[in-house]
Amino acid sequence: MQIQHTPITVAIIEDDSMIRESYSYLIANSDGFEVVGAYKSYEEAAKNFLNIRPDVILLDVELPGINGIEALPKIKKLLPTVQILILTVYENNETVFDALSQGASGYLTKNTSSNKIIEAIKEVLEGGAPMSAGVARLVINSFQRNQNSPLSKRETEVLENVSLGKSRRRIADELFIDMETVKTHIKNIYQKLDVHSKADAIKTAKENKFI
Amino acid sequence: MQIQHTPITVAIIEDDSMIRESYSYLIANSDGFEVVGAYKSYEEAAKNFLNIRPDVILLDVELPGINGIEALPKIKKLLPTVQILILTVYENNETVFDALSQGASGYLTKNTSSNKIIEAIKEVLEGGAPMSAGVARLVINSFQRNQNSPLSKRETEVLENVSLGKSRRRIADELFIDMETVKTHIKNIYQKLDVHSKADAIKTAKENKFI
DNA sequence: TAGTATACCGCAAATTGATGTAATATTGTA
DNA sequence: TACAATATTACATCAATTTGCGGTATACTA
Repeated sequence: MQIQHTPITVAIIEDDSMIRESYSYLIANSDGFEVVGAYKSYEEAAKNFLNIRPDVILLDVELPGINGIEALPKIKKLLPTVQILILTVYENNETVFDALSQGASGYLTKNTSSNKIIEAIKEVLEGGAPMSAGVARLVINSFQRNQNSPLSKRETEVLENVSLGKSRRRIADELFIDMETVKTHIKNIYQKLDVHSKADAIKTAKENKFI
Repeated sequence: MQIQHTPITVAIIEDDSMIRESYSYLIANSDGFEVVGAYKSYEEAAKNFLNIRPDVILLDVELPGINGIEALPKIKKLLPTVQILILTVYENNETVFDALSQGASGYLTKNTSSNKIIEAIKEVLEGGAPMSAGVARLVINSFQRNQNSPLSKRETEVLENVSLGKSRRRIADELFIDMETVKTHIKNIYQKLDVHSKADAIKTAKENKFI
């Protein structure tokens, strides 16, 4: 790490004035940090972003006007290199994954302690991805496979290829087996999952994390 | 949080004796922790697991015999409730995602400081998912969508449905549009991505994180 | 011995990909 | 605010391919 010559500049978008001011105070009084803007909506922030160019933005999800998730891509377009940390009470699957897919680099819940917020800002600038414990678990769970899949290894492999849109002929070629064998595998997969089409097989398998 | 009446039991699987003993020492000397086993391979550990039943296992990836990733599902089968933390030098995409999909609850790199390891063990038992900064960024990056997709919102939606194996008719029904419109969207998607089949469209779109 | 992986046959129905045209809606920018 | 570029919607035709269902059967493996 190099010594920080210029302060880390932070902007805050949060509609609750109490919370907004409390974050401002916290960050402004931390060594090496500077608050360059605190806004109660995206619309208000957007007017000033191009002048202030913060390093990091703390972004709430619930906002008047367009919400934090929808604001994410717009902010990224204005300031492509800015690191955005979501700071919210929402900890449900959908909000978390929407935020991450729209370009958030971290996700903290509002019970996060002051010093952890400061740590998170540093971490995100060092290439990390700070997350609250519950969010991290959500994210990791999304990768976990069901260990009790009824599908055999080969069947799983075939179904994964089906879910990539490949035809039976193509799957056969890529796995170096006969197309008839692929047909048999698919037949058996359908039976095991109790479905009668590609789409339903993929749906069931994804819902149960078989693929 | 409740007061911890019984110590947290930890097992270690790590082939390097220096590292293994250093972790043992660290954990054994932390308040509220007990090391109930330290092994240099999965095979050795498996013989004792059913007797010792640890709460948490620290697992290395590079091991003699079967490696840590392959050991994961076997451990989970023996001890379904154990929390497994990967502790390794590997920080590449494949190893991380394999570990997570096979059931690891956390992933730390070996430069993790002593007190962070202790923190991580506590965190994983509280339902968190401790990750090193670089790993967290890898994981989060895997969710990020490309903000410069050539596909329109509707086209993206259609292609996502195609990648779920749905037929054009079904997509049309679910999006409340005519099947002919779906055909047009697909035609335009193929043109934009310069492909000529479902499979190639999905491949290109996934590689570029358009879907 | 049950399950897995492989392969073959036949058939009707459905899907796909290519190539056109074109009206209306929305959006970004000048 | 008006204009141009996209986006979204819809229709028509066609041959080739794919899909799902019904069987059967052999060799390997845990």
